[in-house]
Amino acid sequence: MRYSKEHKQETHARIVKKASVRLREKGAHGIGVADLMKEAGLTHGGFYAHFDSREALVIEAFAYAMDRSTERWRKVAEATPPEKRFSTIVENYLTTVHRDDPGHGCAVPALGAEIARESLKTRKAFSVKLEQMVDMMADQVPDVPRKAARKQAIAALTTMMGTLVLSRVAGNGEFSDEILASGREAALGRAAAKPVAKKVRAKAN
Amino acid sequence: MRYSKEHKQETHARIVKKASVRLREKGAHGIGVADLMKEAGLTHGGFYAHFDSREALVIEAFAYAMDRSTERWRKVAEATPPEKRFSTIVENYLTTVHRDDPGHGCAVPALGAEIARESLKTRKAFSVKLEQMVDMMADQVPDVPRKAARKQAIAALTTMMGTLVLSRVAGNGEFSDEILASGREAALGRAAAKPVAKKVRAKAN
DNA sequence: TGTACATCAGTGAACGCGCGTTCACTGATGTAC
DNA sequence: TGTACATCAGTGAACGCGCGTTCACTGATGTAC
Repeated sequence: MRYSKEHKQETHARIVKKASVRLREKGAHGIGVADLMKEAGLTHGGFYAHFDSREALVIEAFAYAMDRSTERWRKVAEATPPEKRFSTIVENYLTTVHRDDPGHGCAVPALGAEIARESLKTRKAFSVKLEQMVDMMADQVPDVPRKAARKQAIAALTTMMGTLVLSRVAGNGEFSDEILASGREAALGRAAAKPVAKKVRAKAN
Repeated sequence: MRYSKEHKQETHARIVKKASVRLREKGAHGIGVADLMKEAGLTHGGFYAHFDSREALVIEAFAYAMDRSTERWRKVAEATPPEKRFSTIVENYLTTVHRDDPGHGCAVPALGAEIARESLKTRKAFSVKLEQMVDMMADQVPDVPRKAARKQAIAALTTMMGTLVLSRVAGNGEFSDEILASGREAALGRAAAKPVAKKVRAKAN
């Protein structure tokens, strides 16, 4: 072989990583194979030594982004007292920094709507990663049956991603900030919408 | 002139109307000029007699879809007792019918994320229509200062559109239904998250 | 009222371009002897 | 240990295709006389 044993895997991983940033920035169809390879310091011809098709890269890049997000938030949660975990994630998610940097942010608001129109295979892959993210969020809802925790996790995620989408559309002016603030309040309030949670909600405000 | 005075406007309106359906179904870049013209029973060559560019049609088609949605919900609200208006809209929005027919549904979940990546001109046009929709929703929140009503309207819209996006990604199985139910509950609960609203919430459940 | 002309919405061929994908080739390195 | 060969990640030209846009033309109708 031309390179050491691990070389190909490393290159493959680098392509996926760089692509995951650019695809979140530009959309699932917003950047071509040639440019994605250039991001990784390669030429387009080598692409098919790593991926069966462009779609295969989109799936891998999306999964990579989702894994990183889920993992990162799980770590944030671990470093936070249990009753504050949910709200800490929400507050970290709904920031102007996240709004203004889709490339390094959550893949759901960036790519979700487009993925909904892709092949069953792509949607299935998205669905699996989305469910893992829901599970991770549900783990941060304390003292509630699993089913109710999942409901809260899903509700928060829909509000969080929807808020990011709308605030991005609105740019970065007053309306955009109003959206961000409204979404934050709603997602935090929801975390408190259970019997014992009056205290949590008070803290969040 | 070849045709009666109104003929061109009628054709123009027909192109916009048909395009608004197909663009919501296929995405802002998911269908070409030729196919969009074919939808209206025309050939692609005539396109530039009606629009400066493809982007101009996307803007018009999007605005049309938003106007129709906002108008429709305003009518639904008018036909409903004041305290039930907000929840009625939410319940009409978060249905499997809406999830499974993006072409005739709300343009925000269908096109929002893509629009966020378009030119300033396109985003501005979206932003104006989005704000009109927020205003219409805020009008359905009774007995609350305007600013708070807007917050509730925005929060509900982010949850509603986010829920639709995620449920569409998840297909139409169990997970998708769970998302729909969770989002509905959250958006309805939020309408009740004000001093007097315990009764409304109880009705919603 | 009838005829010649002007208008312009719509047609269809053509354009330049960028895309995803293919393929013959390269050349640095691991392996066999 | 040194040499000949095989491997295969990566290169860059080329492909077929569909796209947005342009343009010369058509022909039904309104208008001028």
